Amino acid sequence: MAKQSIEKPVLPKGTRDFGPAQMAGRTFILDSIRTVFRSFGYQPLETPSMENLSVLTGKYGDEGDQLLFKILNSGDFLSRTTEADYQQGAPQMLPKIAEKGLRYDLTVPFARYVVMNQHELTFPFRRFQIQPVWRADRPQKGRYREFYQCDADVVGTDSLICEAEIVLMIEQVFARLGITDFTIKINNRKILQGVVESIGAEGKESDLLVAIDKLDKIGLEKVLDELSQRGFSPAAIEQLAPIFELSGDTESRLTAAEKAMQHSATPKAFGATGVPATGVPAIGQQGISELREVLSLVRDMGSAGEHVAFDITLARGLSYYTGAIFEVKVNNASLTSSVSGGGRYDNLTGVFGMPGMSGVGISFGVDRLYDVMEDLQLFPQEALAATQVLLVNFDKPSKKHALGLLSTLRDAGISAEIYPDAVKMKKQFAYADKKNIPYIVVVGAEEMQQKRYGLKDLKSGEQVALSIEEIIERLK
RNA sequence: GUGAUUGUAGCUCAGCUGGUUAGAGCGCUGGUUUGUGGAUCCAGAGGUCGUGGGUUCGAGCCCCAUCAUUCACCCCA
Repeated sequence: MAKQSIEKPVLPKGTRDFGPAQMAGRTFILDSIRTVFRSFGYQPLETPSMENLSVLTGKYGDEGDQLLFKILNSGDFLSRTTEADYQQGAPQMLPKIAEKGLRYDLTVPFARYVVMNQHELTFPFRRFQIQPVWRADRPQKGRYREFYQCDADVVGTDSLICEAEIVLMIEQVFARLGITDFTIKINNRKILQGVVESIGAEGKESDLLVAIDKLDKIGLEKVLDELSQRGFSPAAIEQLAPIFELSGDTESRLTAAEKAMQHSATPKAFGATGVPATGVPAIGQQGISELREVLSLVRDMGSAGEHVAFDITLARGLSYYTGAIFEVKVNNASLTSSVSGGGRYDNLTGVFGMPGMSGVGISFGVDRLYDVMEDLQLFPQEALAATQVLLVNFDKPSKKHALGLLSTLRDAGISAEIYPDAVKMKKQFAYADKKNIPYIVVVGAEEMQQKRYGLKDLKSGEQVALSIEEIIERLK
């Protein structure tokens, strides 16, 4: 027999299978998030996995465009290309051989949906969306090429109540998941804008944002180094330093930020815009009062807001944010990257020809939440058990009898299964053990006669003889 | 895209400066006499050492290539 080369199956880089064990945990997380979203009045939406590349490109910056998965056109995709196209390389070729791409996030498809359905939708429009997204990134810890996002956005209002609700939703999701030690970092792009203006660095916002975003990672000095490398003047850097060293609680940080911007206000920075040289930059002030208002609304909604922390160094990459920005980190987990993030954008639908539609949204990363939950062992036992009770049988008559009980249990809404073969008890018990099944009902000759069955709690090892009605009562 | 890291049994790994039939733990299968599992004990199955070349009398170990992995940077959920 000729030796056949059997190729062993491998998953594409950065993708995973979710077996029953993982699915149990993921379902628990997704259900928690969905429940919270629903209770805040968000309605579900799903969009296609693929979008036209024209919808996707240019929305995530150059970096983002690189990370888009493109879908090759069907058929002879090279037929419409020429030798000249090939010579000019990828940018010239790409539009001719690929028209579609996999979605990169859920926000842009949402914006597309809103624009396409603007006449049918009732605003403010709240939707949530739980679907996978794809990025051609290099995978590493907590980073995958296919992962799920759980987004909730509301568009068509600029009320700060929405921001406050986001804080509440985050708190409630985490409460359901059992995560207690987390921080909701909050900032406002307007404050950052104010900082930029106060040091007279207009036009270099993105450089500043990228650099300060690393503050907690590489430290103040290295950030300042990087800033000077990026062409910020020594004077500007000197003015920046104190802003990044704010300390104390959120309110005192806010006050300090306000003051710092005031201090550093220079005539140079404001001469052109007509803002008084000595005043706090108007935009920065606006950001600060917005943030204060959000915090006050959070309290009005009955939350102490103890997890919320103002962090002026929070920048977030996505350039479409214009107001509040959020990021959530779990403090006692080994995974330090953020598990959730979001913010307000004033003009997301503008690129699709629908300007002035303000919105705010939040996104949970299920995959990272899963990693955190597992790390902290937060999955409740009952969430992981698929079956509640296993019927153990010995022989034909007992199996036959057990089948009736099985249906009775299932009709009562209790997930139950019977070990299909009449093998040794040891094996049946081991099966229940491995499958995390919490209860066993023993159906033997004696039990059948008495109509009282042995209900065994596998965790405690206790066993009691009960009627089927009593068993149902116990397990409900 | 840049810089590293690792690739030996289903899993986690050992294998000394290259030397005869490649090891351990866990897991798995079976048994410990047939109605009670999860850390008893006994036995067993399972690997062409990522792949392809090369050096050598001899390669899991050295060299080259290649693929894959993990991690960090960039960026991000």
